[in-house]
Amino acid sequence: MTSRHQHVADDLRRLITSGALAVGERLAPETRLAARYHVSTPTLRDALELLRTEGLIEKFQGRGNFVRRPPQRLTYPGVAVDGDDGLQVIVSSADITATGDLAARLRTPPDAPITQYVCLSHRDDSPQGLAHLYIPHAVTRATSDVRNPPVSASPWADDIVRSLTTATGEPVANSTDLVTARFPTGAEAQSLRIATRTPVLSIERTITADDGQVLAYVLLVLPGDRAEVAFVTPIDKKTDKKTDKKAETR
Amino acid sequence: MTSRHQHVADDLRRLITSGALAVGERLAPETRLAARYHVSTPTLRDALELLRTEGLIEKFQGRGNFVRRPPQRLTYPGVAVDGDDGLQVIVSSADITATGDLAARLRTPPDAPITQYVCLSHRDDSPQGLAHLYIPHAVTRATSDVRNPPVSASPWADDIVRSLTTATGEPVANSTDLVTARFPTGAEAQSLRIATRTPVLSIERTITADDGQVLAYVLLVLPGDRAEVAFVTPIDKKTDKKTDKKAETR
DNA sequence: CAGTGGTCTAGACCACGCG
DNA sequence: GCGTGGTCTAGACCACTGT
Repeated sequence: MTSRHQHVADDLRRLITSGALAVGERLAPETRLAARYHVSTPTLRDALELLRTEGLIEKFQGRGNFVRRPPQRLTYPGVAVDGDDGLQVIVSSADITATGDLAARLRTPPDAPITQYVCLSHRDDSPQGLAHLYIPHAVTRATSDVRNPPVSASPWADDIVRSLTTATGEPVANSTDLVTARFPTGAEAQSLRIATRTPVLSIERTITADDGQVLAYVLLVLPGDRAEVAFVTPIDKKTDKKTDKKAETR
Repeated sequence: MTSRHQHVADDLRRLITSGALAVGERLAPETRLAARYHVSTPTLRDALELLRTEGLIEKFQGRGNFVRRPPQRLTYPGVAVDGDDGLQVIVSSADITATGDLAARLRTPPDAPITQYVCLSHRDDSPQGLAHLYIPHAVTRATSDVRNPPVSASPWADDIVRSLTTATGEPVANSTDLVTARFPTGAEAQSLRIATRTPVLSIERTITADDGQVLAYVLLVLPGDRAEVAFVTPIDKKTDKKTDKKAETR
């Protein structure tokens, strides 16, 4: 039942997790590994592919296979949080116009001007999360200093969002997170330095005002092997009234 | 740049999504498909593997490759909800003893007796979610009718949990969801009828009482291609006080 | 039984990284 | 240029399915 590439992968996994192969170390070339395990190169590559989706190794064309830093799983609170727990965040911003999907999510007319912030957070040179934050100018204009991106310390770009809370005429009312598991796009995989076949957690956060206006839309992508998100829901104790919301097909 | 198996996959994907290949229809044998596209069988299988992780086809050894029902994406509210929107749920229960992990999560002594409920929800013969619900006898004993599994209509087994809300001496205080993206275990993949390499959304819900006692622990696994979860967070308007919780390494 | 997918082989050729 | 991984080939053999 256990296939040969499984067997090879098991042995290599043991070597890596036991520390016999140090972090950052290069594995032997695939041809030599194939010879060592008496399998063909495609079979050996199947084994490495397994380890790669597990986040144990990293491949570089022309250089070799390298043992990866064991994933440090970070727990992100679902609610706003002060950053600064060793996370470095790189923020860049640009003014673009909303098209198609984006306009729909921000509930703006097509081609409405919006500001885009891209936040890539690192921990020890290892990318931890990629966030795209979109704020319509109609919202931004109302405030003063949001346009100059503050250096965000949170992967959610919370600080930027929080400034909306305080500065905008329409106060922030609530925030809806749509959570899915999927594969990363090519660009996401590249930014996060993960395999195209490593699952990611995708969180689409829509922040709305009291009057239903969409203040911001955040797409946060977290590598599945390195992140988890915690949502805490206090339960109303006199909660015999059932919520009337139902699962909806989309 | 685009590899041959990519090209083949693109064409087959077009045929499937355009409806030229009907749902449930069997594809031509792999050898014939390989001949049609002038590629070798391994290459063709790479293409099919892609479509499989995308949830477009389903493979059965000895029978063939079949076009899958297009994934109906369901949005599950993160909070309790009445079931019944076409979801059939199969519930089974058993009395087991907590071991290792489980005992830790339920904060019970090892080998404490607990009741396990397994809920598999379907929609039109297509599995939509798999939940494992664990309730310590220490909690169950306090109530009367929880032990006989009510037929749950929610993939979260909410009805069972809700009965705790009303019947237990210690009222339900809050519920913490830990959300990750990962690959399914072999058993999960089999129950949900998905490929081992299809990402799933894993939600670990811990329900605690006011005094910190763990009332229930739920592990909900949802196929990434068919489910998403919505969490709504109302934002306190006078929220200049930052929450003091920080992201924690685990 | 015949037909199907599951796995593997022993090469080949190309593209990339680095000296 | 050389060594590396990336992709592909044209088969082979086995395990499983349904008749």
